[in-house]
Amino acid sequence: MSHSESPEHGTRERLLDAAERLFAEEGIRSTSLRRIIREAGANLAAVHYHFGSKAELVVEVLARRIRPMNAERLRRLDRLEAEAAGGAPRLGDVLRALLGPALVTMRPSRKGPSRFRHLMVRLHTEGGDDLRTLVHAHFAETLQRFSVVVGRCCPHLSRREIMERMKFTIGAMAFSAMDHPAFRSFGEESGSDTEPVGRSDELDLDRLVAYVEGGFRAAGEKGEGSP
Amino acid sequence: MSHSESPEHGTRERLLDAAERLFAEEGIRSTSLRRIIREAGANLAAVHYHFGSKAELVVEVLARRIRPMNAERLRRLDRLEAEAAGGAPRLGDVLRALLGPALVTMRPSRKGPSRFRHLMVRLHTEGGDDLRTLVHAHFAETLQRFSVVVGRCCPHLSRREIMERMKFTIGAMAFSAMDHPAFRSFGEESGSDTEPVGRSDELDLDRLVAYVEGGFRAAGEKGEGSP
DNA sequence: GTCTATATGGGGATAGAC
DNA sequence: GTCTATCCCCATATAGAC
Repeated sequence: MSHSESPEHGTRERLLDAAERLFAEEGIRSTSLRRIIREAGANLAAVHYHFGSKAELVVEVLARRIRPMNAERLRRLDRLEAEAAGGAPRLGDVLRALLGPALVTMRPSRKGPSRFRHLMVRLHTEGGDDLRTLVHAHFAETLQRFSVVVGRCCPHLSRREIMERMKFTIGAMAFSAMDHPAFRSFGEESGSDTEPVGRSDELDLDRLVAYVEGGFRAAGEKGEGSP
Repeated sequence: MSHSESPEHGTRERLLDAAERLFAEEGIRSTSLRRIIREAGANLAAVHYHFGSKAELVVEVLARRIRPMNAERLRRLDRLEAEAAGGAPRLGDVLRALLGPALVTMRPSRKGPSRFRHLMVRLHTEGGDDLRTLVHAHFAETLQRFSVVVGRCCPHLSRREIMERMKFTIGAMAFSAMDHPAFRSFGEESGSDTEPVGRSDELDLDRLVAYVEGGFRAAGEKGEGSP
């Protein structure tokens, strides 16, 4: 094992890595190509050689993470539906299939601190029009397929309510990946609560799923809630 | 009544209005002062005369909305605590006090389409360092006071879990204000579901509170959930 | 208070050598 | 595939007239 897993990235890969990090930290439109190439140790012309323009670089940065993430989500959903054999899978399992791959994708890498987390949140806000439609194209199929299955798990909710609570759920997920200072300031203060700081992804996912599953189980507009 | 309620804003007000709209639509760092003054019908030098710099303009744009919003939140929380007289208020009421003023603040204005909605989401992501601390300063007190009361409503959750679910809740709230195309695409398709499109804020709030209350009531790490 | 004019620097993109 | 050099536009900020 002389090289761990392609330790010497090509210029193209280094550009994508640097762009991803800077887009997340500084915002997409605010990050200049010059800053990216400086970080990647590359030349300005290399960006246009490899990607054609800044806009296409953005598209590649996003697709590189989102494509495998959504593929994994749908793969897990397929498996759940196959196991349920006609019936409805368990709501918690469906939500884990939706949220698990996202948390893994947004997880800080082993060496660098974080990478894709803030960018996920930006995706839903930044970008005047073009980027919004790009994101839409990436997520529409996944979202609709999950909505159908979640709807079968939640017969107490109308289709409109399902879609709305899916939106709430994505919001909770997106913010779960953030470490906003306001949420840390007094949560962990003295040394009284000695919890292991580096908790595993599975536990993070468990707590997020518990919350959003509670949200879906709550009563809808018509009548009763948790079965 | 020759003038309805200051129909002819001063330059300062027009600059704030234009900046707020453009910051929300295009992002803060991506919006140039030139774009703002063009929208406001003002001059470039006017920005520096009234605010000193772009950074201070940003601060004013945010404070103008956030200050009264958080004041209203705390006023309602005070009232709930006074009515509870020592005991814990009802969880749903506390959450309505937290989320109601935010939905009202983010509501589209009567003439313009939307205004402050996307900006609220951006607040939690955009801004390298300085803006984050500014936002922290605005929200820290409100968040901590609500966390304490919510904690009394949810004895089944640890302080850490309360803070984490507050974060989920803010995320759900932030995304509730967004109309991401992916979430509309098939929710309202044909003319079958004839719901009144312009639903009132109270109903929006009801549905959001139902979801997040369900999230808080779900079981925590130790044991039981909904009482 | 509001304007014009300008100083100074950074932005994306491209041509063309190697 | 990667570099240097360059075109042209836009950014914030300020000076100083009115």
